[in-house]
Amino acid sequence: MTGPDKELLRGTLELIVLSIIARQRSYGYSIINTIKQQTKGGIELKEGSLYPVLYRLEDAGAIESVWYHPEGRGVPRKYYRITLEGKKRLAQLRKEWHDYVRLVTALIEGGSKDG
Amino acid sequence: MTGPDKELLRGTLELIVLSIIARQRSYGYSIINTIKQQTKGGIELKEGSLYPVLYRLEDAGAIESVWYHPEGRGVPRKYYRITLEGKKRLAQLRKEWHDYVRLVTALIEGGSKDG
DNA sequence: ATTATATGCCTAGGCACGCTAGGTATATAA
DNA sequence: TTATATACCTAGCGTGCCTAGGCATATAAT
Repeated sequence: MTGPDKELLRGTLELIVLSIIARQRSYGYSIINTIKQQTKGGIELKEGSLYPVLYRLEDAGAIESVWYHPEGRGVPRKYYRITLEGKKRLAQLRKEWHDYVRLVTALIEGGSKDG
Repeated sequence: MTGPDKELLRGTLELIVLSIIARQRSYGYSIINTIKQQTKGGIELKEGSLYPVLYRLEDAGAIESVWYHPEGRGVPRKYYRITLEGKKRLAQLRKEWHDYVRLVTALIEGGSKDG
């Protein structure tokens, strides 16, 4: 991705992807573009980052996939949708994210007493 | 650390440590306890995580160290203080953090359209 | 015809960084 | 002399995002 420190993405990518799929079932290529558009280019996810995340989420039972073969001709897409288990996981990840943001934001505030 | 997903700490640890030192010059063992206390146990940083961060920050010129040898007897401490360069870096990291929080928080909001 | 670009999925290997699990040394309390 | 607290250091591990490719289909440009 571009923009913020690459390390920041760690630990939040699963949350982001699960959120996108929770809103509407989608497929890899589209998820990347959705994230890019909704962050106005702030997060440009790479395929090499996304697909492993999708496989981890599917292995964990958080999402399910179905192949879509367009009528006549076209490139097949692998659609993912969130499961009940995934919704629980999403709620948990959202909570962890908000808790962590609160912790860090509080920690890094405050003026210097000396240099 | 304990509490949130370990991966969340990545990319924020440098920011956290620099913030602590910016408020008041400090040393490794104390920084760990400060973070633990100020987050009420939410973040329990390990020595194996902190010391490499301190060396990276010092190599980058963001902090400076001086050994403190207590009078008579006692365990010597290595005190760190932030440099001018470090203050600039801290401002930049704070901005990146707030920007990223805004991006992610906006991305993960919104109800589901389907399952 | 051939090249380029967009769509769409997949994967091996690299690298960064927090953690594990040790080590050393001083000081105090049991 | 054993345990705990203080205080610093480090080799190696695991994880996960990225690099840099590969494959295939479809359309537009040269």
